[in-house]
Amino acid sequence: MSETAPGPDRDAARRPLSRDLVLRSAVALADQSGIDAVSMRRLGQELGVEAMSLYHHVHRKDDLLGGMVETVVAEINLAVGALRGPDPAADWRAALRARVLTARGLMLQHTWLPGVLESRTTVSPGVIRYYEGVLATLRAGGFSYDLAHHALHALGSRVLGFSQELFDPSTPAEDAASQAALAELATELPHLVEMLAEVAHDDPGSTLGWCDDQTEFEFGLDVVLDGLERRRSAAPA
Amino acid sequence: MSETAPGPDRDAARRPLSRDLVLRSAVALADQSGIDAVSMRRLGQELGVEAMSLYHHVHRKDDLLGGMVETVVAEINLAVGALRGPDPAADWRAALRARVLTARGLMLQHTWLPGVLESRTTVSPGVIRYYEGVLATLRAGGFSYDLAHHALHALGSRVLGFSQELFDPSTPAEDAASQAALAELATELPHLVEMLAEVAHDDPGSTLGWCDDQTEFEFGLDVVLDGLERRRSAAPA
DNA sequence: ACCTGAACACCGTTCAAGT
DNA sequence: ACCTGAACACCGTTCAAGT
Repeated sequence: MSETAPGPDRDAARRPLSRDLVLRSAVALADQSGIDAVSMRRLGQELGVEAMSLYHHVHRKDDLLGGMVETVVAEINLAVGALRGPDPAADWRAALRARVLTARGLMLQHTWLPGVLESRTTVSPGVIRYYEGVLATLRAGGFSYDLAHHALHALGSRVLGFSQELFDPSTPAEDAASQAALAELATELPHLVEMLAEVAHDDPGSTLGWCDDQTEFEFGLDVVLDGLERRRSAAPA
Repeated sequence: MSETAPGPDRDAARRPLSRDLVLRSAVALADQSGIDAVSMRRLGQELGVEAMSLYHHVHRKDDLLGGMVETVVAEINLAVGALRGPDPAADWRAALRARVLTARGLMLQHTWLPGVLESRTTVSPGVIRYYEGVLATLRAGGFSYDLAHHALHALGSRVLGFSQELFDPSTPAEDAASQAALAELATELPHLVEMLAEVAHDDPGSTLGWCDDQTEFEFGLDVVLDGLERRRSAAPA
């Protein structure tokens, strides 16, 4: 293959920098080492370039984060667009469920995304496009715009496939510390202790820290979808 | 009043540092200037002390953030504990609703809390205590431990009074930028455009950026509570 | 025991300079 | 046009020194 770069071959592996390459590298770095590892200097290093060179392809760090979001959300929109699922006019819940679980599948591969998405203060065009598809599904399912609007708020981040849990130790050490903290409070927490004992009995190995996220996500999603269906059928468009 | 500090009065206003004073100052600083303003150096400055002095009262920054959470959640637990609301045995939904909305009232005064709470990886004793109260309410309302466990997951952060919105420009400039981004995509977004037109008609002045958060929060909460009640009554404890 | 100041290893970003 | 390196104003945290 022809290398466009002239001169000695000391940097053969380095492709010319582009916004797309910068964003993809940033996503890969975040996937591998967490979002905190994504600094301009570290990302430059990863690309074999000075940190300052990145500024030719990205306005500032905030723009980098926004671009990372767009990169992944574009993937999600592609997957959701390719979906040949249930007809929303026949079963809007099944149709929306398929969209959400498809999005979730991709979300789970980029665990930094929820945090970044929530911390953004400018709107993401990709997320807007995603919502357009959700809204079309709800409309086809017989929702008025007013109820669909409420529905989007009620679903919140769940529509994109994630829900933040208030307990989620991310390392074994933190999990152990959390267990210890809980044990220390045990006498104050009779209901919690009994619940955990029972849940652990039904599902050995589960703890407060690692309940089955997928099951719980789907349970919560279905609770919301059911509640919305009741309201829809009570007040059709 | 007697000042315990001897010596010249050049620092009369400075109370002796304590963990409690450090935490309260940090909360006040975050309330006023946002969580990004809470750096060790800046907080020290606020207290008239070198940044390094804070380390005598706080293990590290992470401990400071954890302490800030505890400070506010203790407030919430106090308010929720003082509640003389509906009897959960008679109406668990009303009882839980009262707890959640009380928590939300205090949450709204510390807008940095949701973000910090979600980014923590060690469990908060205060939040655990809060959950104990919620669980007691659910049990009194006739939930099995198994269903109550699912319910806690389904409620997620909503149980503490907040739900993250994927659209929330925090400044007028960001709001304007978001509106512009949306306008540019308008032809691709027929449903979204029509929905916004209708919602704006019903509720003039509302935009994607600032729907009535309280109304939407309560709508979403009730959707979940209704869905849970259906499951509870279908499979009593 | 409590507080200090210098130092270390990092940040994001600006700017003038190189090719 | 694209990339560089020094510099600026910040971070959290360690350490040896002060009282």
